Amino acid sequence: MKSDYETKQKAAIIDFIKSNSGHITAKDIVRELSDCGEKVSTATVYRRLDKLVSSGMLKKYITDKGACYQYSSECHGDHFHLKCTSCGTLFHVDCEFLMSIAPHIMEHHNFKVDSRRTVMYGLCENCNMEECAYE
Amino acid sequence: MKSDYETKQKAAIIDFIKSNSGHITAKDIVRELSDCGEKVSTATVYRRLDKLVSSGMLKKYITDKGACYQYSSECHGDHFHLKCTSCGTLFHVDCEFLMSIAPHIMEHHNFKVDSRRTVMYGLCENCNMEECAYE
DNA sequence: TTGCGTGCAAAGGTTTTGCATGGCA
DNA sequence: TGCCATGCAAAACCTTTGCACGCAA
Repeated sequence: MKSDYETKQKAAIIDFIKSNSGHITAKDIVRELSDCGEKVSTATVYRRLDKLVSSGMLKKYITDKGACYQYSSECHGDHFHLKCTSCGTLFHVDCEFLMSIAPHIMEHHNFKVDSRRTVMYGLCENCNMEECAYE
Repeated sequence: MKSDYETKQKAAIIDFIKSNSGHITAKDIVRELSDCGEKVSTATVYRRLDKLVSSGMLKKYITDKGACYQYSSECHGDHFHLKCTSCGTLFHVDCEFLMSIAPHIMEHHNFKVDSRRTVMYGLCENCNMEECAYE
């Protein structure tokens, strides 16, 4: 077992992730920490995220543009992601009804849904309204 | 409505995808068509794939390294798609319960799901059993 | 002192974009 | 002829990697 030194970069990254409930990208972390005066290099962020995912502290989600991470304690089971194909915003939906999807599919269709990879695409409220306005 | 010209590049791309049932990347298409003497530029491939996904003829799915595409002649009408991340099989699911997902999301989360672009990822029955066998 | 962690920069890969040209209708 | 499609190259992005140095234990 390799040792795991306590460095201020590591602490800063973990603190930031814990204090943010949503999905966080590597870029977010670098930018936000930079704004706070805690400069951490991109490489370090990626390397740290990798370790945190391996250790189980973080969950990694894949979207069409890059990876998102989330602190594990906030994941009360499965939740779904909605991504707007117009503005690119990723929504994190925690909803009882939607939580029942995976069990249903497992039971009725013999398929084990992996919520970390599943993203539903469509139009968010704002973009949908804008599109309707043009039609 | 914009017109959609019939070009040989378009035909070549569609033909190639139709003849391949599995995982196809943009790179695959460029390389294979190039080998067949049908040179098509990378930009053209990406632009065409985008249109085919929008029209519903193709399913786009995400892997850790880039996007893959799959032809789906059965993509007309509303039904959900399940993609096995292990064997690559695409399942078409026609199910009343799952059909109620989009309306639910629209009503409760103000998001208009585009079923043509949405694919759920996970493990199919066979691959799931195999994984369990190793654990 | 040991050896993991970090920063920097460069590399690697995928996807997008601008612009001039080609080709369908 | 009008307009979309294409090709080329550059750009934009995200992520990884090599290497020297910093720093925790």
